[in-house]
Amino acid sequence: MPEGHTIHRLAAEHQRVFGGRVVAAASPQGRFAEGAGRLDGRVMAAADAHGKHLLLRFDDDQVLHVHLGIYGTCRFGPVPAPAPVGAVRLRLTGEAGHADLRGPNACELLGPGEAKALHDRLGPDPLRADADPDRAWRRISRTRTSVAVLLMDQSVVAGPGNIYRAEVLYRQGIDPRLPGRCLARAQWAAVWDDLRLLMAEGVRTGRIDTVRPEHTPEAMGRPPRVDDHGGEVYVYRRAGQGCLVCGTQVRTVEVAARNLFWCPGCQPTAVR
DNA sequence: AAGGGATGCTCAT
DNA sequence: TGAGCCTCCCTTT
Repeated sequence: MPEGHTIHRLAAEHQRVFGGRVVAAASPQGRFAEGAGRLDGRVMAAADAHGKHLLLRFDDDQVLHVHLGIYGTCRFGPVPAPAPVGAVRLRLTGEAGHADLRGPNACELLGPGEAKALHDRLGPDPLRADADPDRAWRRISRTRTSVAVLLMDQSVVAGPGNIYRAEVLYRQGIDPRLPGRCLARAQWAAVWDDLRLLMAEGVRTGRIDTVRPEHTPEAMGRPPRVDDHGGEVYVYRRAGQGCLVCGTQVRTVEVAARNLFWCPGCQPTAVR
């Protein structure tokens, strides 16, 4: 589930439900018992997201840092909250609702200095107003590492995951295997702007839709199609199928333990 | 009912 | 490079 847009939605929901309110904290599963004990009864001051990291600041300036990883989930429900089901690492309960966190990669308390260090090690997040895309460009423009790997490196850009990576490179016509230093500055600017656009829409809708109106099956005179991850995309998980635009077979290859998808027809290798 | 894959990342080797 | 995390959802049986 979680690419950056999901975490920004979660931050907004935490703010809406718990912002400025006293919360009860408990760790029914037990693995965060000590941290929950320290949070219990405090006021949640502010919820924030940077990339895929959720940061909840409490009134004693402790910051709860949550990273869902590939398994983690966070679900909200009403109060009074029912008895927790399964391995709930952390349950927060306030007067307006409760939230259950399961299977997170990280759930820990950070001091203010540690929270700053976390922000500092993350690259610019297209969903954050304070993001500086030039910081990413400095890394990208100097390395032989492929843009496919760079876009998944959270210290380069924070927030995009495997779907946004594949889709933004498709939309910009860039071969994912292109070395960062072979990317033109204007191409990076276009990728950044498109990530901002796509991810902001993802925050609004809660899904990842990347297909332009002129390429929808309806516009192309083809039968309607539903991707199995709840959004409309060009290449993600469409290996072996024909490209929606040019018909070329979508290719896939495993890169750094992740499946990469692209269309060789629409994303030709640039000759530079 | 059982099994596999996943939108992520860290750590050990 | 591979294991581990240890949930959810989809597919297969």
